[in-house]
Amino acid sequence: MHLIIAEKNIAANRIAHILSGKDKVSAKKEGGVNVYNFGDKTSIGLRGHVVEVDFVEGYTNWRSQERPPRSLIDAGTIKRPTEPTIVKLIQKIAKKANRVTIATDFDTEGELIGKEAYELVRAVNQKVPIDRARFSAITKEEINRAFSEPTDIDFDLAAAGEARQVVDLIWGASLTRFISLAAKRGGGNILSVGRVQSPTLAMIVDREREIESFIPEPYWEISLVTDKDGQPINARHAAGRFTDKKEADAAYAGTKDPLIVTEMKEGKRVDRAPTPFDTTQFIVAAARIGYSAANAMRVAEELYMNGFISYPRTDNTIYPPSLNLESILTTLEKTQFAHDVAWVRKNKRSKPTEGKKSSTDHPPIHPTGVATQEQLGENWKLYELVVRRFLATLSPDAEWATMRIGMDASGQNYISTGSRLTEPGWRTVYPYSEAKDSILPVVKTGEKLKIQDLNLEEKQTQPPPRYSQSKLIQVMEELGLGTKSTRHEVIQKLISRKYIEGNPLRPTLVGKAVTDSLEAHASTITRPDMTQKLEQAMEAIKIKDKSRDGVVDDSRKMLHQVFDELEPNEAVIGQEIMGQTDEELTIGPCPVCGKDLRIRRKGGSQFIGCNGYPDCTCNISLPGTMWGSAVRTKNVCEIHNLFHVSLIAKGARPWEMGCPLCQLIEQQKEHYAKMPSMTGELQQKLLDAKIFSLYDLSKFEQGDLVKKLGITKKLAEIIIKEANEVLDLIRRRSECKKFMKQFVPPKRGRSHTKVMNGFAESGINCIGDIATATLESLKKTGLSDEEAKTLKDEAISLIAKNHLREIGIPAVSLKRYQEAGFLSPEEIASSHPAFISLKTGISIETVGKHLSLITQSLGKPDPVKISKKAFESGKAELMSIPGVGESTLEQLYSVGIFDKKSLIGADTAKAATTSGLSKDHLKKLQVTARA
DNA sequence: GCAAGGTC
Repeated sequence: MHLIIAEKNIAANRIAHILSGKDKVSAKKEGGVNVYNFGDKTSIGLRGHVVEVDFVEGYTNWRSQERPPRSLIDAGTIKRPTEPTIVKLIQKIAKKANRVTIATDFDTEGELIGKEAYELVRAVNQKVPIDRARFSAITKEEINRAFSEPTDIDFDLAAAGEARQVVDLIWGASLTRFISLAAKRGGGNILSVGRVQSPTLAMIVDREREIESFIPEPYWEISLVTDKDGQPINARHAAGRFTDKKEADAAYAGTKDPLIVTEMKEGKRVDRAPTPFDTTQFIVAAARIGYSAANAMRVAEELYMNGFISYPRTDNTIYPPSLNLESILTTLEKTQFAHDVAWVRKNKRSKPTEGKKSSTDHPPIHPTGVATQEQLGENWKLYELVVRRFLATLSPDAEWATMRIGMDASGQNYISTGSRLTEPGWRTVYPYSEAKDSILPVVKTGEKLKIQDLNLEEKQTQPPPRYSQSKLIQVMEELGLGTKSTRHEVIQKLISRKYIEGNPLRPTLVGKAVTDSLEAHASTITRPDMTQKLEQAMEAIKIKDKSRDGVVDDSRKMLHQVFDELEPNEAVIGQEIMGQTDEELTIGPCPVCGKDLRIRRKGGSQFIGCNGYPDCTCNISLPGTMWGSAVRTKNVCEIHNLFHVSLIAKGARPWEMGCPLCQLIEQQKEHYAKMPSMTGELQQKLLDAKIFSLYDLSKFEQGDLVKKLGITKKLAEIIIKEANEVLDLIRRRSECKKFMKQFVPPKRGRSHTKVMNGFAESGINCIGDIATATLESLKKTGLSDEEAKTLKDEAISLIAKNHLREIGIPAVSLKRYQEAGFLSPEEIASSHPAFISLKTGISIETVGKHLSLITQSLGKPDPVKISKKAFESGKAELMSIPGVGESTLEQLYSVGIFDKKSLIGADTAKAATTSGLSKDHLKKLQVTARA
């Protein structure tokens, strides 16, 4: 059997169909992985890297004394499967193979992925020959050629990739840990550092610094308007920008009629047709029609997976000769672009346009399948973009007729330029940029015109613009940062780390602080040249000029030097970062004492507290961090002069909360409404006195409140009492909701909050209320019969348990009672101590103690007391009766028969009804006992 | 809990 291993499932599938020719391909799924069989061949796809480089065991604790961040530099590394199902399946099939062909992508990373597969195969099959197929596109020609002339894996090429993996891991992990620990950041708030992300962040920070330090300078521009037979001509002064006001004024004053035409030049300008799409140019074009980089790539992936466009991750801007452009046109004839295709066929340029980069892995992005607008929905826009771009690359250049008029106004020179599209060319099929004509009338040299209007405008120089996502991706590509597949992900990562935000992108305080610290103490990692040097080293490995281990060792030495600088400065770095980022958590002046309010986090909870604590207890609660971590936004509340707050969670849109104090006040209104004595006037008085919450109010002493609000003693007393009652109600409801959540799963239209509100309407406010509520009232809120019953039963059991605990039954015993089925105090009190002791395994004396506690609390008569001695001897007596074993003993205990005497005295008729023993059986036992 | 690189 011949095993073919491709980089991804979709490639394995297409390769199988091409190689099978007329044979049928049978597709099977094994553990969720597709396997394609045809003839004696099996084709299977990886999922990119199926193993990952990581440190050997023992380095997981970031705070380990023996293994500080620096120790990662020399830590051993291993390859660990990240896709165990695929790994196992490949190995299972490889055992039976008599030939293996690695058919991963034709680039460095593809070679490494291929080598990983090679190692997986070798681990289970030492003999099977393994070869390598190299192809630049999955087309019939390319695949057949690649498989008819197989080569070997290029281990040097793969080694270059491995060097990159290890270097990235040790630099990234050690520096990430060091900086995070220095700034005391943990959990979801770590400060990451990496060869690609850190220089990218630094670019954004540098740009921001340029903008911050930019000093605008004034300049002046002069323009005039004239006309020829009513057709306007707009002209500007030939000197362009005047930086000197006096010169500008003089030129303005000197501009006088007559205006004489000194030059009239007509020309032609070629407007080149665009080049084929690589990933970057695709993202740029998608950004123009409103897509973020990540969104554009997500849609492209979807279009690719469904066969509408070719592989979207490519650096290639030159169509390879093996790509049949003619047949793509034929395909597109079946779409609504038939008209455009016909135009292209008629006007086709001799050779398609070419960009500067060609690569071996994939062709430029082009359409591969027929789609309709209805079929694709929103995604249609990007499919259309790819189709139109493809058509444009086969279309002729556009042409413009240009015109330039030079004029003289008493010694001042003016210029007017115009243009007109004469040959629309590619613009016919690619209408994404506007082609605007500015048409000038025809004039002759020496002709005299009249100045209609003259303007002197003062302007200011502008700072450089912030980066848009697509601009940043272009610059990253120029600097060699990241790859076609990862650039947009790097930007997303910087956003999710809260290093950058907004559109266009700007750094946060954290982003700036981390960049500053790294630039000061570990500048290597913030510079794009680290990537360039690494790439040079990789090139050397590819041609055997250097070894993989040599390159990694050199890199280790450099990283040690970086730590020599970092470690002595750890405290300073921590201070710098924490000091700068403090500001980000500061919300504004405390309305009570005027000191700063800050967002504070503790475990899973967060709140806004006052820097004046404990003197000032002003405090605003926030939703838990599971809803997102709280950060301040740019907006400021006009009433309270506080920054707005928003909650940021992974993979969700930020939750804008607005001004936290406004929120708090709004919330309290709802609570105040539950207080019978609360009035609007009183609420205003509370606000004026800076008492913002029910909680604050409840904590007041009566006398203090009288002074603060200027109300009567009586009223103060009443509202403090009411505040406490409402608080208590809120507490009970929250406890009740928490309880209900355990047993009632949320459903569409039945959130826990909604159920709880429904309960409140029926007067169910605590767990005890659930225990006594009717099933009907529970079901009113959308609970099923079963859910209502479970909830009620659980509530009853919990109440009983709490009751027992209050009575004084220790937790250990309580558990035993519950396990034995004694759920409530009543159930225990109504059972015989011998029976309880037997069922629970609690000693008879302890049961006696518990029973007296219970009966006392229930106001029942004291229970029967049995000493340990009496219990033991009674048991011996009963067990000596022939036919009495453990189970009969239990039945006897259940009706209070625990020794010979109580057996003989028992009322057999009564005992038979509850013990499960027959009257005859009991009578027989009595007879034996008497004897 | 960390990187960057594949792919989903």
